[in-house]
Amino acid sequence: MGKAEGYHHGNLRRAVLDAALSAIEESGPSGWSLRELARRAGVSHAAPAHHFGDKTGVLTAVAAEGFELFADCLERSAGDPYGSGVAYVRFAVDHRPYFEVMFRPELYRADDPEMAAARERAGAVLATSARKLSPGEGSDRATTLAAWSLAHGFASLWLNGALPESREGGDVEELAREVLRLVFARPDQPSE
Amino acid sequence: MGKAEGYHHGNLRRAVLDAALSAIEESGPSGWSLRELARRAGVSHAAPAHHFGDKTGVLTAVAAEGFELFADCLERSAGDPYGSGVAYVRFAVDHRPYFEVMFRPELYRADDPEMAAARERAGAVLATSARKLSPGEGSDRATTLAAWSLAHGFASLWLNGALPESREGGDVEELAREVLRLVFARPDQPSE
DNA sequence: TGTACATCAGTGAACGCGCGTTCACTGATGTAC
DNA sequence: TGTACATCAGTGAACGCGCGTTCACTGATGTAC
Repeated sequence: MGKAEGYHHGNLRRAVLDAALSAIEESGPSGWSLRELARRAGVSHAAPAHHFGDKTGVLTAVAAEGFELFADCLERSAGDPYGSGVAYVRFAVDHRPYFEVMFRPELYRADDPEMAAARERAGAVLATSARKLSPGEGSDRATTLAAWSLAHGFASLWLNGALPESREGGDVEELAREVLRLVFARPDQPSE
Repeated sequence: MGKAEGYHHGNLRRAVLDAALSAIEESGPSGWSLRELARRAGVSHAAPAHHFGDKTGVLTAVAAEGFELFADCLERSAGDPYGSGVAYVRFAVDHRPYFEVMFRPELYRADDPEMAAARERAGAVLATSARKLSPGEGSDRATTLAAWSLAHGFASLWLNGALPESREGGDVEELAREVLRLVFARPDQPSE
């Protein structure tokens, strides 16, 4: 992004971020050390701190990248009526390490400019998508909040293994679509 | 529970659990060590391990206690139509450390018998409450899942500080009720 | 084109610290007689 | 009621380990001349 991509000894920034993503996938957003990232990335143990300062710095970069990817995913799903809700859940499942960081601002520096810009872009896309779900009823704010809560809750429960369906290897997209349709189908819309 | 409550030097089990709850409140479900619990509880550094084995043992006990409290809260809310949804959110906010552990089975021993019994009791109460929300439409399973996802997502977003309303000190119960009413109000029910 | 120098990304040895674990122990409680 | 003994919850010193941090360094890249 901001900095040049090719450094002294390969692309350290990218290598450390990828190491962080795989570490988060295995052990959650705080179940690893900077030294472990260095080991995974094949660099000296001091390199991650040299680049990112500390764990919070790494997580801030992960969140920023995550919000960009997330906005892309939501934009691509614009056609389908329940598409953005399904896309939200798909993003969480397909990009779990990002998702586990993004919506927990206490993990990273919420005032980082690059991260804030990406988050605002994603928020705007999310609000636009939600507004289409229930055009007549309730306030925009409440509708957005309801759609967001539903998608977020479903995704969280699925990822945490709290749903029997996820432990039994069910199809996340199909189930998400069924739940979204049940909640947001309105008499004036075709139910199928 | 199973063991006698008064031990050699006071009630160590309770003291360690309370220390764990306050540590989770401050630093999340894994941001502390057994030695820190010992310090908080005012006991020797080896005592928590002596009682609970390891951190997973402590978290298993926290989850078991949490599911019992949670089932109590849901049962107490039975009258009000959106009461169980509101109670879910209230529980999350008022008993945050429990909530942060309970729905993340990878944090604790999911096969612990005491924990499993408490979790099943809570699950049964939750399913009964959800069934009342939307008696005619959709499968029971999908309705339960929708209500659960909505309440869980709203509570998670609120606790994580992802909602502007929570950072600005809004009233969580009022907002939760508005969202629940928007989603689950049906033509044949009074909307107010 | 060639040389000399400044920059700075990344290195690696060394540090002090908190961690989980081990293990011989202490001392209050409960039971036998 | 009183004494002797077994139990075992909880102690505290000692251990080896991985951590973040510091700091003098190395060596590739970019610029000046």
